[in-house]
Amino acid sequence: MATVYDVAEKAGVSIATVSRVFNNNTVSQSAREKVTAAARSLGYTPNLAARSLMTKRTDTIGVVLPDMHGEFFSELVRGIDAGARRLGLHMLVSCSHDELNEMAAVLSAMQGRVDGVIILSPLIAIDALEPHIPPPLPAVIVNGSGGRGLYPEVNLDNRAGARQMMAHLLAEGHRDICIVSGPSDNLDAEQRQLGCVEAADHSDCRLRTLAGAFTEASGYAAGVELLAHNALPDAVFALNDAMAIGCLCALAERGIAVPGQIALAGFDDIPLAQYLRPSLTTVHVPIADLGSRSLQRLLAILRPGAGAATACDVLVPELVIRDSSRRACDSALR
Amino acid sequence: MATVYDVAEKAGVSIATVSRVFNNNTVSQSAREKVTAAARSLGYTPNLAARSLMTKRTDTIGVVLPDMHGEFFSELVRGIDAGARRLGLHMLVSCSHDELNEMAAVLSAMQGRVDGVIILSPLIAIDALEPHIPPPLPAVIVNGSGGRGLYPEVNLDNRAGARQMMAHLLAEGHRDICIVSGPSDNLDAEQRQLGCVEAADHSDCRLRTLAGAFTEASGYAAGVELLAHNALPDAVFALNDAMAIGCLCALAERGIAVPGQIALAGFDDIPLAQYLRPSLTTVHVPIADLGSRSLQRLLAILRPGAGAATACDVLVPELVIRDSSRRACDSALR
DNA sequence: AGCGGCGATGTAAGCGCTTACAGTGTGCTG
DNA sequence: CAGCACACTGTAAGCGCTTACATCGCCGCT
Repeated sequence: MATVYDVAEKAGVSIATVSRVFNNNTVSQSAREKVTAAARSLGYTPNLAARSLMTKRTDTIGVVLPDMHGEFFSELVRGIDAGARRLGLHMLVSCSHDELNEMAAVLSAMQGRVDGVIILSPLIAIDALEPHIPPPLPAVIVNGSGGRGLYPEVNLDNRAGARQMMAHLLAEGHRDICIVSGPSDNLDAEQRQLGCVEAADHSDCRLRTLAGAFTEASGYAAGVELLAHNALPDAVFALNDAMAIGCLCALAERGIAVPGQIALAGFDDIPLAQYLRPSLTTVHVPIADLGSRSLQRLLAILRPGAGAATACDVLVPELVIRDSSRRACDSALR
Repeated sequence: MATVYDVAEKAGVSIATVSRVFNNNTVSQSAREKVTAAARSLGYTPNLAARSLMTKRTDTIGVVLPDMHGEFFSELVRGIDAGARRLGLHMLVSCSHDELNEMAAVLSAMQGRVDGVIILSPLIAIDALEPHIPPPLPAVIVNGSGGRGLYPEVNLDNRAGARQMMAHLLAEGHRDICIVSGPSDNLDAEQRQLGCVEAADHSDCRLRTLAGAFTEASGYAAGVELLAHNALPDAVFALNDAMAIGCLCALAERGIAVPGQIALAGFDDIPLAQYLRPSLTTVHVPIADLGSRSLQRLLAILRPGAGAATACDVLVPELVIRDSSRRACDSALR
């Protein structure tokens, strides 16, 4: 590989001038041309390790995910990548860390490779994670409210979303509602459930809960269990779309009409929610926004003053009413 | 940040010894203990830029994707990440490059940041991309057969998969089959379509084609168009699952029974294919395997002799027959 | 006792780059 | 015409690390 020395020699200038050309510093037009020509002909690319060594920057941000299953994470990564590339930043991704120790190991391995990290933790134990973030590493936590406030957070108001959905189901006249919960150690799941309970407490509605794990399979299992009892609820609110799909499958297999006999709702609004039959009523989570917003927050730390930090970093999800929750008479009209 | 000098001083040894401790070289037990103790108390972490500068390695591999939509890409990334972490490698991801120039820019920016790249190109013009890969950068191309053989490839036998599906549909007695194609510049789509045509040519079946774009929306549109004509085909083979889902949605809306009146099949076997009603007959693509296999190939270049290079790098997909393609009488039994 | 061999350690030379600082030449001003 | 500001360029000092090479005991051998 060619170095600054090779380019300098070929261009008949000093290495400092070569460096300045590649860092947009003050260089005469003629020198700039000579250098760029020499660089091109030698196929020169600055060595980034050497540059990092001097500048203490890597122009790379880390993204630590608990998992990569489903559309949620890829959408988030997409949101971050889009913003990062616009800013000339690279993205170091690591996924599949359901365990605290693994996450800590990844974070420490990222130290020195990235200028900062975006951590998506679905763990309730976010305050247990914070001490494992290497202190010099700027970090933003996504969806981890409940931390000790050591790091900026970008959160989704899961509770509000769940309350909205409950309000909708109640407005449709449902009084016996069954929710399919998420994994017990998942913060999103906990908040969503909390929202449901709050909404139910303010009404005359009966609320049951079936255990789920945010997977299609667990939703299916919940659907099967539901049918094992003789009294069907009026509505099922699965706390994510994947489970709603699994549940819908179980109901359809047994010939239960949705929304005719039972209403169904999900949470997340994954892209294909609208392509299910019946189309799925759900809560829209602006996932890519979550990603780009967290990038903004991180940048506010990395380049202070570069851009105004966003004032608000709680995103409120939005109810999306589709067919799966419409009252029987409504859907009969279609 | 603490450096080798700080640690060396605190431990009462030379910097070489400190370095050796962190590189598992021959060091006496006592020195090792002193160094690790000093390092811990100073919170020392080796500076990776400096290390890279010496070793010429980054222990990072690049992953260049054309997009990040849907479950396909995330699954691929998952496969790569799992393997990479086991090997102590990091993963630099870049996505959303539908354009050749953008892809070239990303590749050149990755030079020096990664030891090698895995490129997923759905572009037919893979041979146009090859010249844009910086020569010193080891690369493996996934799903890009048709290159000039400059780089190792890991491919999926899309044609064989499509032929299998066609054989299945023909065996079910369908003689009027409509395929929903993929984007015109997509290699997977082209190969799948080719497989269909081949299979049709060897039979007495009539093959029609509707244009699609690998999205749910385009599948929906194709379904609508299908219904606009008065003669429905016996079966619809959407060249990916997303379109099959969109199509199923359109058919269900118009009250067309699947598989009663029309059989439906997809391609990819995305996780929720089995949770649709009716469950979707499709072609299983071992996506994560595609990822881990390509990582193996890349490693065979990076660490020659470390592991036997895989002999075969064409993965053959597998037919998965579910309800959406069963003959009416079969499905009535369920 | 003397010596080769060996394992552990230290010394020092860079890896390729950025940048402080000094130097050079130009065009002005007084 | 001296002097000074200014724009540009070169010199050289590191950034923090790895590693070739030299060094130094120490063991067991003749």
